[in-house]
Amino acid sequence: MPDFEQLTECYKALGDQTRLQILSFLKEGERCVCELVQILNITQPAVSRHMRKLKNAKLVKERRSGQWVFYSLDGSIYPFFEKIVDSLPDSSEEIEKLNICDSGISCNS
Amino acid sequence: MPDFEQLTECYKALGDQTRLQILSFLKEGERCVCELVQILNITQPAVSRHMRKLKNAKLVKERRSGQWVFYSLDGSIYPFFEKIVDSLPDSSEEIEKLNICDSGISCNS
DNA sequence: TTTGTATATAAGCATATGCTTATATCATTG
DNA sequence: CAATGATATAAGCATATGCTTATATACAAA
Repeated sequence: MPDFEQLTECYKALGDQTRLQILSFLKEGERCVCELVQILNITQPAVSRHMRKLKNAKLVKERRSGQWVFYSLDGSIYPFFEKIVDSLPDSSEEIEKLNICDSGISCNS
Repeated sequence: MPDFEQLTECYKALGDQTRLQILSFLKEGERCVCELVQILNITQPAVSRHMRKLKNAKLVKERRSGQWVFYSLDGSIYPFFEKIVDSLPDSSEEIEKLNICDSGISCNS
């Protein structure tokens, strides 16, 4: 079981609306940084920092493929992770928008 | 179900080691501020601010009795609350210490 | 190897957070 | 009502956080 320090890091990572949005997006499957930039309306470095924080908290894992980095949910060290993910509001609307006007996206590996 | 904003407030409240300690203490039952001050080794205003944050996030509720305010766990609006509380490390040691040398405590209502 | 694209890091700034001391509020008691 | 004790709020400060722009790194393709 995670100790107080690990739990604090986890909840700090969760305590940001943008990061909760990101986790909600990842419920539907892995995403690369450039997709998240499109959906979230913040700059690429900002997304990058968010992903780093989520990764350090062991809430997501990354898969590198070519020049892309794909992030996906992974909170296996937390017994409450599934409940937390389930309780996140859906973001299917924003994701559909992405699918419709995905003109500039090339990382469909 | 809580929305993104409510969830963010919840996790921000959880993202602090002192507050996780407090919630862990409250697993054993309600506590007044002066008891928490003793256990936590921080000043009374600091505890008061922590409790306010936990209360605003709807993670604890308060009961006023005379000049004391007793706080207890209450995360009923969060479907994951029980899991989160269960995953908190125990703090029975610190609480026992409190019971042994509780010379100055008078709020045993 | 040069160019372009994806991601990460650094620097700089504004805001949020947490602590302490000092003070205010509120209830109890004499 | 005055005094005491428990709790809350205010002020001031140090540190953390999150954003942007600028720059660096990594991979791909020509």
